[in-house]
Amino acid sequence: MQKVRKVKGTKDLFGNEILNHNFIKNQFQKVCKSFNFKQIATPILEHCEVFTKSLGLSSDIVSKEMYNFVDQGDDNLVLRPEGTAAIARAVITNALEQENNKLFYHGPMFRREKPQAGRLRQFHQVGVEYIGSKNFLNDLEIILLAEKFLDSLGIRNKLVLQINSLGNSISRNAYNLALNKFLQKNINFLSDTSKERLSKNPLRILDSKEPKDQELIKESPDITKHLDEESRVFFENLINGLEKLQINFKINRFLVRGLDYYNHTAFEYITTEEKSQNTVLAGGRYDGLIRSLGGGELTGVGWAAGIERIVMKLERSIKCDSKKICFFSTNQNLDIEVLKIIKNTKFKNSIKINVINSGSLKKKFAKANKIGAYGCIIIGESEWESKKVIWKNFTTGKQELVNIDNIEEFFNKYF
RNA sequence: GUGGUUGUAGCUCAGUUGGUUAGAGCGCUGGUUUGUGGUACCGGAGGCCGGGGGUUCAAAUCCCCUCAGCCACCCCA
Repeated sequence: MQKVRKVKGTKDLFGNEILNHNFIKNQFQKVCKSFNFKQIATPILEHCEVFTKSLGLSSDIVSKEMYNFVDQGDDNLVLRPEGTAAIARAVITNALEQENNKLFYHGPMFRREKPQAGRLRQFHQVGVEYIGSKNFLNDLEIILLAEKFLDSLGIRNKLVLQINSLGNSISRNAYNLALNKFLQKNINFLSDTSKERLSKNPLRILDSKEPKDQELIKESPDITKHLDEESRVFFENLINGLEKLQINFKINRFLVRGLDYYNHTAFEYITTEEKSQNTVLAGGRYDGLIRSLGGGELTGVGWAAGIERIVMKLERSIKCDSKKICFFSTNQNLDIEVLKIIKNTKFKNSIKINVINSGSLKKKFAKANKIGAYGCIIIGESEWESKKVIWKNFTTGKQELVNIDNIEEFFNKYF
């Protein structure tokens, strides 16, 4: 019979991999809570418009990567491709708009792309959103949070922070015009793909990797020189703040985010090595987002990080400090007594109990050894008569007898 | 969506210019006499050679198609 297959670009998580995922999520939660961010979990299913109205129809995510379908009730639904727009929707839905809201989330996202290293169709993100008043200190705070988070994973030194400003909508439009004019004039020097992009989203030509484009881009107008007064001051404040906090960063005027809702701050933590999917954590400011979804005049700034991409950077040494103890008997008749002991004993968290119930005695020992047991409790027929069990330490190879009434006490003392 | 590359045992891989019954290491499993693991020795199971078609007396090997994985582009976390 033909075996069932897994969906392309999805992954079953188990073993070390899921431990890594949990480790990352735990560190993330700890840091977020220490910054007084509150957790939010939104549904994986959303109405299609949540994303079409916010990300922009020309964005790749909306135009070709969303998993959407019409359900039995004729609702046009999608598996969420990203977190920010969904959080913004939740803020509107639940009338969380009045206060300064500091939120964090984690969960799966879905994009129908061709899978490759660091890219899956179902991938997992952790992210934060600081929604409320417009203040560069908020931008600073979430970057500081990112710093602490990446540091807690021991990967901060493998990443560089790149930052840019897209300005407010006025200066963004002004820059778009200037860039458009420049590119139109030099259209013959552009690559074919960029020629197409020119009409849709010229900003994105800036981070094109085509050598042909890059030559031209070097000569292109500088976005940071087209910022109006408000945008310029905002960016300068942020940059000064980073310097005062001694956070290492690099201004990259070609850094643009692919989604429409971004303005002002844009930043990315990228890996130093020359790999393809090198963005580990990315974010920015999105002042028009909530309004575009029918909410109030609320500004926001946030970031998201890909768990799978963090895992690739992790030094992988999650040590398991709990000890495995195997329980078995010398004789089948005593197997139920093994379970009785376990029922009547309260074990510490640092102990992992593992019952072995098949094979010859020799096989039981071998099995315990194979799973890396620290030691074994053995119910032996003759010892059992005097209400005692055998404790064998596998690292020393030594054995001793323990009275069954004292097992709990024994473990408490031993571990 | 475009391109490159790889599919042989549970895992990592050999497999000659096409030629008997497709191999190794690791893992799994049984044994080396009584109630004791790690090391050693001797056995065993396990393969539609990714799938389909073609060439040939003969295909894991050559050709075509297809599927899957990995990688890169586009784009992104």
